[in-house]
Amino acid sequence: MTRASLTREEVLLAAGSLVRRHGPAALTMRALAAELGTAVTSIYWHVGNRESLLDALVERTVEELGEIEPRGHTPAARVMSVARTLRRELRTRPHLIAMVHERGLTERMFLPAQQALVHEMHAAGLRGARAAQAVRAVQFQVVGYVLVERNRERAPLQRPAEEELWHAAAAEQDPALARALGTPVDQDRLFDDSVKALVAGLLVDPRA
Amino acid sequence: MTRASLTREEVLLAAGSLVRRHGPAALTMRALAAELGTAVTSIYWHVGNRESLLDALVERTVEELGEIEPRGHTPAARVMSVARTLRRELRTRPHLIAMVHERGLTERMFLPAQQALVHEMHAAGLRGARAAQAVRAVQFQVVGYVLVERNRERAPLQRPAEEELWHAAAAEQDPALARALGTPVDQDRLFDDSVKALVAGLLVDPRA
DNA sequence: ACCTGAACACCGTTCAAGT
DNA sequence: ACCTGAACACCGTTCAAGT
Repeated sequence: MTRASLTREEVLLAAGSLVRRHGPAALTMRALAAELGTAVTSIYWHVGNRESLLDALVERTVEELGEIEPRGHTPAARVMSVARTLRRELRTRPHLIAMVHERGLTERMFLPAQQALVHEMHAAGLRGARAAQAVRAVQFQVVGYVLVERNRERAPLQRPAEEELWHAAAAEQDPALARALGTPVDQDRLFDDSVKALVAGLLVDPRA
Repeated sequence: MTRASLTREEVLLAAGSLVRRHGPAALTMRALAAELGTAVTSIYWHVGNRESLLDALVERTVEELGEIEPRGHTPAARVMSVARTLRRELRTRPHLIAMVHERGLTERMFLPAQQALVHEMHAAGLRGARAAQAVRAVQFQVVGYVLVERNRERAPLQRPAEEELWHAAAAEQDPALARALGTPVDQDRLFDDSVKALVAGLLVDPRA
């Protein structure tokens, strides 16, 4: 199996596939060369070095995070839909999220979403610094949630923690609370509830 | 300079100091051995290998995150104080936070705080599954915020993003909003505002 | 029980030499 | 313009040999 000639695009595709399948640690220059059927050093001609190869993958991911189309009849509902879309998009690229996070580019990735949020907060009647703060609060909330959630999913057993919590709750004499804390988190519902609560808190009339 | 004999404690202290000063990447077995004035292989006898050395450091950090003492006159105020304490504690150990996060132990680290939150939510009148959900919402919010915040601080210049946002806001004909979004985030205030908004949203009477 | 140096199998990267 | 293999300076880890 011969190749016409190696291209930068081929390198990026193979590297992206490797990362998506096995994570960034599996992306060694030697493994990538083997996958491409070339000498290790050829890769350097096309992408410089490993660091800038990863940069290029991250850049591509940021671009792929397409336009956001808010849906719903109220600003609060549309903010929810933006938040849900973001979360869904992020969850399909776990390794690449982590890489974007490591590189400190989370914010840039969220730019389209931020613009949608600006629009919705304005529609909800928020103005000036207060609207800006609300946009940022939702942004931090969603990004943070996805980071924590991913952390949870990778986490090893955390039984002792859950057990102890259970006891703390039992001490409050609230068996329903204790039971709820002993149950695994329903992450979809917790996400919805949290964002809804935050948005409700943000949209409260400050003169009320 | 001779030593009586190398101890596990010495190894952990030197390793912790290295990580605190220069991050986990700087913790190579050879560098650590040089710091300790021993052969590289001696370290293996005391801590097994690099992975379990890092595990031990993380474990120690989790333990150091001491008891939480909620302050304030209302449940909402005490939840805020728990959130602020957590954030402060986490911010003084940036590299170690990242390591705890990588290992998926964030939740275990938050156990004492969770117990305090259970108490406060109960005091605020929340019961059963709803109280559990509120505890978790605050936990996710605080952890997520600190992760995002740390990401922001490590981030390179993100000027293009800020500029574009500024324009999006200008399109809404709200110069004050545009100005606010062009200004760097006041992270202390955003944290307070976000947690306050979330707690307000969570404590709203559902029958209202 | 504790420490050692040599050796192994991996890395990313450079570079002179090829076509 | 593009590709190559050899070589370099790093890794973490194993192990037989010392005391």
